[in-house]
Amino acid sequence: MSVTQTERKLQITDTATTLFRQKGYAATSMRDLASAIGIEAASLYNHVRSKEELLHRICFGMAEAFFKARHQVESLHLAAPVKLRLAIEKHVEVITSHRDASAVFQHEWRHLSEPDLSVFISMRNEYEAYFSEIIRQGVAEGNFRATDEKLAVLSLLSSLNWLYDWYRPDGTLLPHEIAAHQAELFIYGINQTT
Amino acid sequence: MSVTQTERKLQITDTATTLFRQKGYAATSMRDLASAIGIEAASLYNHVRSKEELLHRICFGMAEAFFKARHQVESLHLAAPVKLRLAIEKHVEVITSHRDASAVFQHEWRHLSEPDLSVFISMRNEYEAYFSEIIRQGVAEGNFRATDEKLAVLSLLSSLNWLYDWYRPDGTLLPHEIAAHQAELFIYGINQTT
DNA sequence: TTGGCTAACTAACGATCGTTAGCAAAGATA
DNA sequence: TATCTTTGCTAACGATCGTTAGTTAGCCAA
Repeated sequence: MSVTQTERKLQITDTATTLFRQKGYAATSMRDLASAIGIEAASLYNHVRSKEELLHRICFGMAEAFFKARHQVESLHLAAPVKLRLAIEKHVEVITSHRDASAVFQHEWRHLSEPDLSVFISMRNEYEAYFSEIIRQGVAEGNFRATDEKLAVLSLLSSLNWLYDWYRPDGTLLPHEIAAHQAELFIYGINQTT
Repeated sequence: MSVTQTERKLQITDTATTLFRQKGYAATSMRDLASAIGIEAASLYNHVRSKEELLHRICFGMAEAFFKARHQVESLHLAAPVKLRLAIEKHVEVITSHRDASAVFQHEWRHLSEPDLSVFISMRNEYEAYFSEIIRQGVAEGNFRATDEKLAVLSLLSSLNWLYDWYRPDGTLLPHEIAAHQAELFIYGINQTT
């Protein structure tokens, strides 16, 4: 989200995010979107180039947020366990503060068309590699055991990414508590260690 | 999948599964489906009542497979750690042997209409409760530590359910090896225990 | 006061959607 | 051989899709 947007355009993007999450991108029509806002479908085109532009904005906006989080973590030089905890916390923060957008980010990106689609996928891979690197560092330090690294990373990210589905802002757990629980679970597992 | 189906109907369901996974339910047209098979769209209706029937068949077929797995596990009376490993193994087996259907099951169920939708959701909750119960049992036995049980279950299931996305039948890991790794990771975590 | 800009509207375009009607050919059954 | 069932076809229905054209009302700067 680099350029300033008018209030109306923000409202359109926000409403689109909600609808895309609820019904899916393909099943949400521009008329649905317009009537949720209270204008006619054609009026949307005074603010937005196309339906896909909305999807693009949502998906790449989230990608940007994740990369910003990553940069904050990588600019510090920490031991792997601490770095992992921080990475998890930042990731959870992004997701819990943009729940609908996270759902769209996870599920609807494949409706992007080329070349955006390829760009999106490679950004996703790069972000995944960032978690892989933390695990690898931890193994090298002797803090983590050497398991299948790819499997571990995908398990972790799956757990975190599913948050959009069950996190409730009015629930008992705060985002940073969830992050701490997740980190604890991923690092120490569920077994009784006494 | 209770009643016998003709070969053609099976082919339609299988092809629909692939397409729904690739493009999503809403974005897959009956004409897409027909031309992937090599017939006309109208001809599909000699075998299938509606597009939604296909989605219903896929979603509830998977639900049935998961419940069958659950029944196999629950009919044995095992200590929680062993039971959990078995439950994970069965779950992974279902997913890895029906990858496309798993993806559809995970993402497209919301396009079901009532009352099927409500039935589906409550089956899903019930299956989730089955994993919760295993964790609870393990805590009662003193084998698992008392964490947030819901969070633990959702983390585990998220990790397992994401499998459809990255599991490759021609990869290095066999399904039961993946299951073993997942169980190990969930129970003991990634920390170096020496 | 005038002229241009913004943001809404109505109307409609061509495409595509899920689905139905009606028909023809082939195979099974009597 | 005669009849019924199955499974495909062509044609088309009404609905809805994303989007464009053309217009209008209000607002702000000159």
